[in-house]
Amino acid sequence: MRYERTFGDIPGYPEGSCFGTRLELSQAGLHRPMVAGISGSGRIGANSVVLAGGYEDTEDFGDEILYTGHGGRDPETGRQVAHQTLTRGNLALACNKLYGLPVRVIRGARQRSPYAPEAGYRYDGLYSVDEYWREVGKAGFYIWRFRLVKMAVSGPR
DNA sequence: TCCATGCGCGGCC
DNA sequence: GGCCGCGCAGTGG
Repeated sequence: MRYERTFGDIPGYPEGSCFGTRLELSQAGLHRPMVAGISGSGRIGANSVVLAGGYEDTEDFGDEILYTGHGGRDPETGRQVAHQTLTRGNLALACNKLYGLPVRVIRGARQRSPYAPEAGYRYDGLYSVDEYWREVGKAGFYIWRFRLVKMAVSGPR
């Protein structure tokens, strides 16, 4: 697995590719972490993100996504019980905006949106991180919010 | 070292 | 049958 090869499309898995579980996504190289929704680091940026309904503040408009950063959740209930900080995956997504890096978007069936697959997970192509900011989420705690915008498909390189 | 948008099972309505 | 809470498994950033 070459690190520098982890941004952008993955050969053999075009947009629209479907998967049953996070394990399959990981093995395909589209999104390696088995649990985390954001893959990447604050140093190099985020390779991929998963929309799977884990955060109530995430909004899905198809070609535009308001993605919620991670952190501040109660491990038991999944509810926001604390403020999020601009660290780890959140910092990685901020890095994508800074350097103009694309991020792979995968939608899971648990995401409540008309754009989510009926079952399993689906790779929905590359998005750019247009902007990000901090705001108060539904639970009353600060969350980091990222505006992801679908990138035009430029065809084979 | 810790954290992370799983997964399956059993109980309840 | 669907929803929800709980507990456990296990990999990668």
